[in-house]
Amino acid sequence: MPFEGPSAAPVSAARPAARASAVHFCGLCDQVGESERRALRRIGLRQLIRSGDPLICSTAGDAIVGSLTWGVLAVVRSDGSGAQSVGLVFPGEIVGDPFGSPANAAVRALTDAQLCTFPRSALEQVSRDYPVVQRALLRCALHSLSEARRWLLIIGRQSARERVVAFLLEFARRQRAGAPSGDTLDLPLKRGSIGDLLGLSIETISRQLQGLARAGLIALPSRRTIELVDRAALERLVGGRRSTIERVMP
Amino acid sequence: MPFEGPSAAPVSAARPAARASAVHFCGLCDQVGESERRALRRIGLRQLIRSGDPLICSTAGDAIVGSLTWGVLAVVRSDGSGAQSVGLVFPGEIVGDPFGSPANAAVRALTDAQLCTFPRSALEQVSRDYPVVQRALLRCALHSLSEARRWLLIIGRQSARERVVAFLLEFARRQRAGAPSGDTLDLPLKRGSIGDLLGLSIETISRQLQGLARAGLIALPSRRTIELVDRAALERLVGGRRSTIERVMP
DNA sequence: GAACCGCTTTGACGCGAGTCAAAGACGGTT
DNA sequence: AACCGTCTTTGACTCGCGTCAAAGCGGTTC
Repeated sequence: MPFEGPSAAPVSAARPAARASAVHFCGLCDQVGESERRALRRIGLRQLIRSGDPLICSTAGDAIVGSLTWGVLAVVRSDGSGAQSVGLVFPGEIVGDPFGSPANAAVRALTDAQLCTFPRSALEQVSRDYPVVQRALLRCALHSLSEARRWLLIIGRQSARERVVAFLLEFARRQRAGAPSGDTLDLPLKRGSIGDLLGLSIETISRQLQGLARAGLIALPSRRTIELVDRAALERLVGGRRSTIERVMP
Repeated sequence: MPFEGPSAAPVSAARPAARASAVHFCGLCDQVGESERRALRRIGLRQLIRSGDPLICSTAGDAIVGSLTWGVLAVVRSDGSGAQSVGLVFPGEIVGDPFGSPANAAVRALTDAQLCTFPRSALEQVSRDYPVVQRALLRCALHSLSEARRWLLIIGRQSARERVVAFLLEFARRQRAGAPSGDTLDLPLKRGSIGDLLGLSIETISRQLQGLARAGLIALPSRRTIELVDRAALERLVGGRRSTIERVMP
């Protein structure tokens, strides 16, 4: 379902904040030079998708790669018994498979979102002409890999409480990315989606959040906003288990 | 602790099998042309490490990237309270960070292993001269990302039984990679390491394996060998939840 | 305003997996 | 052989989280 147009009012308003978070070291257009950017712009297509919509990851048999400009996406991997999110995508990051191999890309928008999409084959050509682009792609992939492994650690061994706290801190870290101290999170996820991401049930998420609120560590002013009241205490909760910031491949 | 030499007898014996599995689409030397291979060979260094040893991921301040020739490695991510494996590395795959950024690479050899290591800076130069090399690196990263997400799905929602079965099938799939039907696994992992990988306790791993054996789905002829007796039944156990083979980025 | 709908919260209950502890198995050494 | 240390197996118990069920919000529609 196509969006009304690039200049739709409500989304335009959110743009400045997203631009700020494009500082992220992992944007495609942000880590290449001017000439590469021009080449990318020639083949790129700005695309807007509505919250909840799936991202169409191939057009006319050609897979696409998208660089998220603003908004938040979820990468979901579905199996017979439902779907589970395996990661989030924040502005400056990338979705899609540059190789277009068996790519059942399942990406869902959690908020209204905008991304620059590139046809796989055209991008491949550009990255052949401009090695810097391929380099940027590699950086992105490694970044995503690192994030995926972060989640593995969190989901693998932690208790429900620790997972929820880790999620909150992680979300704050990734969402802010430029803004100084975002202690007020505007969660685009509903409880069920958080559960998907953390491998927990809806009820457990709710209970944990309420518990944290009762303990005075967070505040829940509305359904979709969470304030990190006592960040130090939150970090201490997962702190014993702080993982070494590591970026390995594979 | 350095290895005796490249021609040590016990490890040489294992080489042919590993060569076979180098069919893997993700080896560095196996998906580039002859001239690139020569360039890589000039800067590469063959390295042998003993089972249990950590891989030194930087030499003289320069991080390294390694392409595994044979053996099995584990990528471990350690935090305050111990360490957890976040992935395995099979022949044809790659370890280390080509960008050498805050790379606390923690890699441990599960078996005696051999890899070609490349100094980060030299590899970077080569990949600048030969785009194909960078392309291969990108492929590797995406492959690893896909594997990491596989684990996320398995660890996120599955029961202990399902995780163990998934691990066995996964291991068979990745280890064999060329060999026709490896229904007899020679596990280089002890129970504890499997637990690390799956986010389960030693005892649970043991109980599940015994349970599967009692059900006649597998056989445990020795401590480190597992026979997949009824593969169909095993696949049915995780089959309801077969994930779509997907390769997304990020 | 009242009536609906989806989401969230809260409670009660049962099961699965972690933990502690002890007893086997296996491999290596002398 | 008999010893030892390491790894594995088995048992008993506890507790966290999933599940089922019902009630409480918001938000939207008429």
